[in-house]
Amino acid sequence: MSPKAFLGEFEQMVLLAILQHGETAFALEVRREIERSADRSVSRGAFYTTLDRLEKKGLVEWTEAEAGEHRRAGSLRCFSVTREGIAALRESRRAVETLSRGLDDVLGGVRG
Amino acid sequence: MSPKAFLGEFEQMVLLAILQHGETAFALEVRREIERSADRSVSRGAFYTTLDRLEKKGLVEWTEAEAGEHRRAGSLRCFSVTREGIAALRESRRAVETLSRGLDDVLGGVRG
DNA sequence: CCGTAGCGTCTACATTGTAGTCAGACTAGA
DNA sequence: TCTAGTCTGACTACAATGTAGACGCTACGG
Repeated sequence: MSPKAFLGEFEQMVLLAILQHGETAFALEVRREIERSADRSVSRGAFYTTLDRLEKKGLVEWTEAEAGEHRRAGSLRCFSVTREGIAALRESRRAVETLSRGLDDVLGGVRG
Repeated sequence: MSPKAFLGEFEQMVLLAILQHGETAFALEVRREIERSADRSVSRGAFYTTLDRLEKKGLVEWTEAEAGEHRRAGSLRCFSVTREGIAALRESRRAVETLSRGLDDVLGGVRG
């Protein structure tokens, strides 16, 4: 699938955050992961809207958590990134990485 | 100044492309750099609009190339990224990198 | 001079990002 | 049980970013 459309910055972070939690992740865990890593607050609106769009594009999918798995009855969504989601993520990152090549000096060693 | 607003994907690429060309870069060189690296076409409209917004935010600045420097009279713009531009770039990248940590396996790295 | 080509500007519109508000479900206290 | 409080998820509206195309100007060739 040609992800002709690039992922937005935030979409990328959401995808990444879900992956951080392994196979699947509960919405709020994902939100917290982003807030922690990006060091900024994420409103519910921004978050769910993005998740919704990502699902519409087939990059993520979700199932409802069973009643027993959690304290909630049937309202928790368990997300996972699809193959296409991972592909899109890689595609987006590749472009940025290519352009960043050789700029570690300027960018001040963001990582080690 | 806290760049509380994230850089868009494309804005980030533009900034990176300018840096790739050293101190300054001509608009079209930048555009070509992006097309080459991201492997997609960039319309003039998308490009200049982004450059304009970046300038309005103080992340890039430019001067006109002197008549003698190039074959054009006074129409070539020479861009450079400001300190704030670099800071914004680092800030944006940091969040994504933090979220990407440990996912090289899944993302398959930049497999050559 | 006219036609062509390259560079930069402008306007309009699609997509993505953000905030705020509303509703349903569980918990606690009386 | 009823009422209040909190948490999760959905919806709506709006701002910011991404994209395309048209337009005008300057240089070049006929």
